[in-house]
Amino acid sequence: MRIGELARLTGCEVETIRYYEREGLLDKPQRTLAGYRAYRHEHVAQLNFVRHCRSLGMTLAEIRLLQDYRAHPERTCEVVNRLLDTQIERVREQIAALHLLEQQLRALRERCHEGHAARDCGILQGLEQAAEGSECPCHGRKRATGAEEQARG
Amino acid sequence: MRIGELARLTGCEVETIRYYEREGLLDKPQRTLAGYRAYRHEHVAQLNFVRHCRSLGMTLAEIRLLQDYRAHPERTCEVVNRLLDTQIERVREQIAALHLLEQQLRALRERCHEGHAARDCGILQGLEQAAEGSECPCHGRKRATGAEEQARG
DNA sequence: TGGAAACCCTGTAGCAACTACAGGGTCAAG
DNA sequence: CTTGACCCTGTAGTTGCTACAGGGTTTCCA
Repeated sequence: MRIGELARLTGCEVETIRYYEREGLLDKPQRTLAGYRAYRHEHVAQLNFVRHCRSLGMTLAEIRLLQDYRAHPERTCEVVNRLLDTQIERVREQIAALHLLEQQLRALRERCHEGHAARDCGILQGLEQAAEGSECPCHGRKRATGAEEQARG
Repeated sequence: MRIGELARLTGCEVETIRYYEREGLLDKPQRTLAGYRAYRHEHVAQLNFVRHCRSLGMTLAEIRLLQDYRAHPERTCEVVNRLLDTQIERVREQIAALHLLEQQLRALRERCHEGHAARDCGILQGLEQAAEGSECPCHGRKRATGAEEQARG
């Protein structure tokens, strides 16, 4: 099958498939005489593996590592377990940071309800006070929440 | 004050300050004879404002927009309110996606407890089954959860 | 048979929000 | 007078894609 069909089968964009190949996440397929990539069934499974891992929030480097373990089944899977633990911890931290963030945003939103002049807007005032006062620890020194790291990629 | 002190006062890296200036988020300061940036108290407040907004997950474009409203207090703050609403909605969606993700990761982690050979690792098996089976909707077609979008920038 | 649409190729540049140099100049202390 | 800490500009890297530009190929329909 050609790249377009692989894309349709996996729900992955053509450009992304070529990107994964460049990054060594997808084996290089054979080529037709015209230079087209010719994929086989294994490629579908391999690409699905990558997409599944990505949907679990893993980085491409981590996925490469997992593929390494698929290729060497005699090694212990210690590292795989660590990877999952790290991943779960990461997600937990993100959730906690986002909960905090939501509270802050809601508190800020509470300060303005109807459309009026920006000079009287409680939200803008709130943002300015937070910036000027030193009693706002949310963005100072070494980041406290880490909220800014994931709150938008 | 010079850029290093501003960095210390705001907990923001020197390179980031210069980056914000280039991006138009921080007013260009005067220069000393040697060409060094000379900041004043207003710059501290301005930079804190930016950092605070960033810690609330806003993009640089959104912060520029807010600064625009600070500069034009006669406008209505309708847009500011919309921005906050969007932001809150964004955070809520991210939290939901991450909860789902955590469940999936925990289920996967359950499949392997002690270090043994990778060939017998329930986690790797789980990942492969998910990739091969068509009954796994988490990464197929048009993305269902959107988890991959924020689960690591 | 011809021509248009749909597909494929490589290579490069863009996105966001920084971060990290390289290769210089300046300044204060000892 | 030299060492080290600081500052400058400019450019390239990061992550995981996405979007061209500027070509070639294949397929379908008339």
